[in-house]
Amino acid sequence: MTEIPSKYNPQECEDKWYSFWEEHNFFHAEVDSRRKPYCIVIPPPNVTGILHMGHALNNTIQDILIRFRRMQGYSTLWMPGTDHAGIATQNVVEKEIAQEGLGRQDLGREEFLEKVWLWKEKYGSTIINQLKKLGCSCDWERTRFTMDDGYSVAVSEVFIELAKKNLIYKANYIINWCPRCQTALSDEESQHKDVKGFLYYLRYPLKGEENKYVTVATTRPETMLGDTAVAVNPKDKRYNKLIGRSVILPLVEEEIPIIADSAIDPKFGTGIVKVTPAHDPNDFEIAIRHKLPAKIVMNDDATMNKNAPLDYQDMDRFEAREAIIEDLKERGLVQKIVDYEHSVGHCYRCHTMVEPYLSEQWFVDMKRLGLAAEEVVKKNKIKFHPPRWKKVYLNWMRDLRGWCISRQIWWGHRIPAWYCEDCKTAYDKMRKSEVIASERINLADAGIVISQENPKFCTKCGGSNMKQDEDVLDTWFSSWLWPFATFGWPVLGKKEEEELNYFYPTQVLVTAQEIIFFWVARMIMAGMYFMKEIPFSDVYIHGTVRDITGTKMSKSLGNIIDPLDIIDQYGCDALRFSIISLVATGQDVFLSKEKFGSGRNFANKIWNASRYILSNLDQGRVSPSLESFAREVKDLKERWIISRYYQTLDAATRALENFRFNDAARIIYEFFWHEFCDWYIELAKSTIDTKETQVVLHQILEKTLRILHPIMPYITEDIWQRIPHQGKSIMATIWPEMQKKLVDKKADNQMKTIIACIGAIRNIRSVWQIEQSKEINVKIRVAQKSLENSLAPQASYIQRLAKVGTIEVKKAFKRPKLSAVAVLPDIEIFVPLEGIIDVKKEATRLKQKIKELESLLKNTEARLKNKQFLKKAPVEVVAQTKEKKKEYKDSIKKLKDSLKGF
RNA sequence: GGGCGGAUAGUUCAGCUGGUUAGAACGCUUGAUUUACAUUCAAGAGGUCACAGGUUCGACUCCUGUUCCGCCCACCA
Repeated sequence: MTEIPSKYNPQECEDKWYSFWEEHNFFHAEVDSRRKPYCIVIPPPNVTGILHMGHALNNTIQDILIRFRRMQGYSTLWMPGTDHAGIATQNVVEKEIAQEGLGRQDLGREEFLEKVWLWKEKYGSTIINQLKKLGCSCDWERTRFTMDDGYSVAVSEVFIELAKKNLIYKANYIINWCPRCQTALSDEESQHKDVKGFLYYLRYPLKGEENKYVTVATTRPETMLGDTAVAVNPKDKRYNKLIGRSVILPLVEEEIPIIADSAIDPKFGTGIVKVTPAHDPNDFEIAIRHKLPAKIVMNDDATMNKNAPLDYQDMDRFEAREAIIEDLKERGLVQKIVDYEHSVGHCYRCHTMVEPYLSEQWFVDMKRLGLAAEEVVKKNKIKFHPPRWKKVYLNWMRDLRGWCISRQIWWGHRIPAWYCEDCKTAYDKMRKSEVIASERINLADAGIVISQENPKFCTKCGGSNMKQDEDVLDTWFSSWLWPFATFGWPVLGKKEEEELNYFYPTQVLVTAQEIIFFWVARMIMAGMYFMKEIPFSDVYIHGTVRDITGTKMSKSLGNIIDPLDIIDQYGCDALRFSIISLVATGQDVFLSKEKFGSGRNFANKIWNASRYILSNLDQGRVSPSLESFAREVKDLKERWIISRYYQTLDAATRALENFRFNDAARIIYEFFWHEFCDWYIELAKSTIDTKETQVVLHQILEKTLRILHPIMPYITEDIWQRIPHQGKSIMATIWPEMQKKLVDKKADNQMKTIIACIGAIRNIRSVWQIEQSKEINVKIRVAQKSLENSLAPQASYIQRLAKVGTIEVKKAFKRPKLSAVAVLPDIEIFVPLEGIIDVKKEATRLKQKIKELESLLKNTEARLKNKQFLKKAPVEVVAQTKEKKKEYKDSIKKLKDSLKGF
């Protein structure tokens, strides 16, 4: 046996075992009709991703589930991959070329995309390699990317299919526009934040009357340049007579009507609203109802455009706001400005304030797609863990609006729509001259053809001037297909079809709450529509990783803890164990570096216990199976640890099955450290050479390593490989099976008593400050002969662990003089301490104990006197209470007897 | 405006369907150690379970309300 170092060194074994697993292909899953499938699809990290604690938590959970189920015998597939992350990736590459003073327009679409692909080739697998560092047992040979050739086919097929069914449509509508990214965003990508601003009260001169005005209130005065009406509530008596008249829009000096619309809240502001159809979703709706024109007054970059008066053209929207207010003030048209805090959308990628902007975009009809997705969750075909997310999900489903899927960027799936330039130009011209009547665009009239390939000819005019839509699709429009597109759908060979049938629906989706709407809900929609089946049966939502002050970890705040740093310093298993211990179901996780110490200490404990066992193990004497051997085990400590092991196995298995990861971690930790190490190994030292102890030490260690393996894969493999074992790797062993017959309640109780005795003696030692090295003698008086019979043979346990010299266990003997006393149910422990013990002090100590017990006794007695309690409480609770009462009484009596002896 | 989560030891948190004297980790105090492990071992101190009501024989646990923190959703300008 080579010397094993006394400290566990993660660096030495992590890479080694990871390569070993990969070489042996242990992560690979195949269709196996004899076994049940278990499949998880990874939430694909962005190709631009760098491993952060959120990933660490998310993927540790998945790996635990996967390793656990794999050992349970399922054909287990963890499908990995990355997401092309349209805006994020484009931003990264744009930043890179900006260093050479270039913009993407300088390069042109094709050249720019080449750069992005190059970037992806170079850095795109960073995150994958980092997941490997985490120990993730994904089936890497299946790794997919949302812009793979095959995957892209799925995306455009889906677009075409949905468009055919009118579930995708083109519309001229108010969308969230990011002036920095210069693209439309979906509602989910616009994040509301409270912003301190002002409410401006502006006067619009009434037409035909000198010095008469209507006053409107607005938070965004710059949009007034695009006003095409002023509106009041028809029921608002103050303004009834204004309806039908008009005002002169200041600065623009155009006449606009005063209209009545019931959407106006008379209580807000002045009760009069300026209507800006092109820059406000509410106003747009009003415009449709009243057939008002829409006037866009801003460019893509949120500077004022040529529709604005010359003075403001090319000014930024905020600059324009200042200038307009100044100009209105000069004309005496600002009544007042008051402080006002309101919620404004911001781009989720760059945090720029989003501009509501009228533009032509593609939309998915979520309302119709949502019906089936709502149903399956309502009926619990898909279960959320914890269940409260079900409500959140259903709530969101209830008021779905169109999902804007076109993005004005280059990196992504090009929209499979082709425009006849002639028809489209004519159509646009016609629409522009119209007032707004509806938002949807008739594709045929506009000369738009939806098709995978260039259709070459316009179906309307027959012209050949066809051009593909410049836009790409929202990234989530590809990720929502992840659970089935990763299997090759829709182009399925025989093998792919078999695999998809076998592994779909998948079992669990593990993700964070932020992504429920973006991704989870949409995957359910896509699954129900295209596969006619739920994509997964369980959704486990874990908390958000925050720093110790509760702030979300983010690079810009500089409060991140880098998982790779933690792996370096503490080891991967320590990271995994610690983070999983902190994850109470669905609760946010507050992290600080110090918290990883517990995992490191545990790993080291495992290491040293194993080291001790290994150095004492006579490998020729171990038995290959605990089950057969265990029936003949005689000694209490062995019967006890075997019993405890199976109870631990049972509890840990159930915890993992119910997604209670922190419980699983705690249960195994508790068992290994505080039962196996603190008690069993300590006791086993006295019989280390017996076959019984040899087998049990080896077997319990081996079996505990197995149930710990999903949480701490490396150290368990490393040790397992060193002890006698069967098979190639611990990850390929089977999950131990529960042996109810080996749960030995009698042994549990006996050990409990012994542990209590040892605790009491140690306590006396401590109270009287008796050095560890000094042996003491102990007399134990028990209440029944049977207790004497069961306890006496185990006296050596007490001698050993409480450092006791002579020990006497008897039903009857004379109380020794000048003893420290401890009283347990049916047991009195006397430690004669002549010369050490201070009688007065011991008396005080005992009196204190008596007082505590008396107060407990009083409570139990009161309860037992209560007739309602006796009548209504379950019998066993009453019996228990009676038992308690007897116990307290007995203990008090014994303590009082002892006091008399002083 | 709507919804959700949290408030338990000095700190960070467990405590699942109500039932013995409310647990852990870290920190603290005291002590130990040639004999697997100081990333250790033993003992100990430390809690009006946010507050106020209610239901119940019995409430940290269930209900109602209040306060404080945090989060999500929302087109009232």
